[in-house]
Amino acid sequence: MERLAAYLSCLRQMQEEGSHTASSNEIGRRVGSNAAQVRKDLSYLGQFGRPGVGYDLPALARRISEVLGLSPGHRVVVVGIGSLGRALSLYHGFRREGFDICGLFDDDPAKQGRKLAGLEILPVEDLARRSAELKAHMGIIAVPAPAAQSVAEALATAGVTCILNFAPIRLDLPERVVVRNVDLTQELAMLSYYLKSRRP
Amino acid sequence: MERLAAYLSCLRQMQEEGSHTASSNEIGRRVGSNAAQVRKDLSYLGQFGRPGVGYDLPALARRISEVLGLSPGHRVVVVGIGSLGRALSLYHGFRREGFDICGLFDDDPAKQGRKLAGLEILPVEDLARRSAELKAHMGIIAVPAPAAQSVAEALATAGVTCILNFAPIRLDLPERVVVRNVDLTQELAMLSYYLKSRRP
DNA sequence: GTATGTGAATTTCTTCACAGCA
DNA sequence: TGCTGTGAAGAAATTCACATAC
Repeated sequence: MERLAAYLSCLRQMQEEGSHTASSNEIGRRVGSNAAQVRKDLSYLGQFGRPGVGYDLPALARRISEVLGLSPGHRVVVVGIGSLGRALSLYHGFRREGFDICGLFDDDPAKQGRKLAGLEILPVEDLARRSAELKAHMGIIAVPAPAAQSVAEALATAGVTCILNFAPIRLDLPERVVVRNVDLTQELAMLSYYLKSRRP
Repeated sequence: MERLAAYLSCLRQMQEEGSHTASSNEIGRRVGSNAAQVRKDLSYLGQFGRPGVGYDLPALARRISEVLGLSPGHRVVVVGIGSLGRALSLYHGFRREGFDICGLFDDDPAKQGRKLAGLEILPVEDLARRSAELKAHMGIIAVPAPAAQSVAEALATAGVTCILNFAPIRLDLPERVVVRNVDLTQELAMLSYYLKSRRP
């Protein structure tokens, strides 16, 4: 499942390069996997490949988007407009995939009322109420670790069911809320493991 | 292996809360895993637990840091000082884990020469030369997708062996270079999958 | 009683290898 | 010939269950 998103961006790339079709071999090479893996993965989505030809890029991309639920209109709020929150709010990739960033929140009165990416920054005290009003389904947490849990709870209260959490802390939430953690320090830590193993 | 970094930040958190010891059960609960998994993982690192008592937090944390190669002094350059690169350069978590951000690069002449986090932003044309001079081992790529491959190659030339790549594109590099991709759109895409499966 | 460390059992994931189609 | 789709084989990861230690 983790690989589907990778396939999708790979297919998009190939389409931009002008291809209409791709073999499992080619896709595997590009995403750093192998042909058998790709075929097995894609076979679960239905039959999009033609023997001797390959996979139909547009059809397959559509199908993966569908499986991932990437229809436009997912409403997302961003909490914590520090430098990371700011970067995320301005990030174009989100909009391109149909994510609609519809609310920004921060606890700093100096930021509240200011505009970013066409949206006014709202006080975090109003998070639960306002994000419910905004009908947000997803939330991005970019606040410091100590504030993250209470922000997450406010989001959950507001009916947000998916959270992308950049705070390096585990959120404790009701089961119906799905959380994905992106811990940048952990990413570097894992790289440093490879660094070590490469210099014996 | 992916989980070691998670254990580490969990252990740190517990230490800050004043504990000196933790059971596999407690750790598992906190990182969203189970006790057997934790014990199995930790058993590979040596024997840090005492039956009836639990694991010794400081000793175990030290051991995981060691295994991950988290000694202070990893020299990191950041390429692309857009809003994301800026956020990464300012991020304190990196320094706290001993990563030393020692060089910033951008292709925008308006940014070059300006200072950020105490460092002057250097022209990306000088990337290969300057990061070799800086003895950087790691690089963070936060440039737009079309520029990422050439930046990666310059880094590889300069002797960088680990790259954290935020550009939504697969980098094609010699095998000796390890790349970790962080694709924010993919993260949201996977959340959207759960969003879909939660609303049947 | 509580909790680790670990072989064995189980489950999950990946790769192989080949029939069948273009 | 080139390529997919897939059952079977193989590898890897996870969980169980229990002997052992505090």
